[in-house]
Amino acid sequence: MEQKNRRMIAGKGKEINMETFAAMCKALGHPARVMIVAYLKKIDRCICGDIVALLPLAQSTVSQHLKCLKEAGFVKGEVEGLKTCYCLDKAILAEFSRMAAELNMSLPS
Amino acid sequence: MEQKNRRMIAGKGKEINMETFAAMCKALGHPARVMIVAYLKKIDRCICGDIVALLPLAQSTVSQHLKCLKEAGFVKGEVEGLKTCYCLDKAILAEFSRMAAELNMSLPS
DNA sequence: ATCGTATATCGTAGATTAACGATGGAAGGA
DNA sequence: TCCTTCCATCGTTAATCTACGATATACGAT
Repeated sequence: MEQKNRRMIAGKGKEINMETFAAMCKALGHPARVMIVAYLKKIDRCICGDIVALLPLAQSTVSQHLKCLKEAGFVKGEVEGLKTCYCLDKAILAEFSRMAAELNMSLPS
Repeated sequence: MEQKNRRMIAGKGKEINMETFAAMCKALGHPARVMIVAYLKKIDRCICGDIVALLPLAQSTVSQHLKCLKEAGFVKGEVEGLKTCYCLDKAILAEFSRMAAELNMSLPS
């Protein structure tokens, strides 16, 4: 995957960068991370401890998953004193959704 | 991730099973596999060798990626004599797109 | 029957991921 | 100041992934 992955898929509107899309997919490629995104979608924002309580995983593991989602751009975390408040980056999630739709669109018949 | 990952995200229409969605994302979580799906989208169907020619990867590696996509349901391969003809499963791709949209939808303001 | 072609599968090495407990730092409260 | 709490990070282990070459299988052609 050297040069070729720079390519785009021609689509109706914008195009999708496959590297970027694959990286986003990879970030969502674990049930715990999908759960976190879905949870944040539902409650808008929460502290890390809430997610630790939600999932049957150790705090350090949850923190690791959050880092992964942060690196992919899906979530943002801001420190508020002792706690860290997480929320979704709606633009990135929308972009992901758009890319997924793009990949699906205009399939022959 | 024992019991809790059975949960669904309530949405407008259907719901999304997080395990399933995560598995689909995982399958698309590599640039080569996104390339394969995009390529199949464009040309509808092709033999394995075409994909090997497309990507800078060994034939065995490509075969492995195809297997991964097959297991996730994205592609179907049917043996035609000596060659194997691959095509997308449009229903699965549509389902993936729908789930991605679901995850994005109804975010508070 | 033998040969060549197209794929799949095996075996393997190295990289990455997922999980945990332990540790550390920063903030808040006593 | 000294705890305590919240979270990130470190170190580690086991598992999974990615890539390859080698091999196996299956078919078509000669």
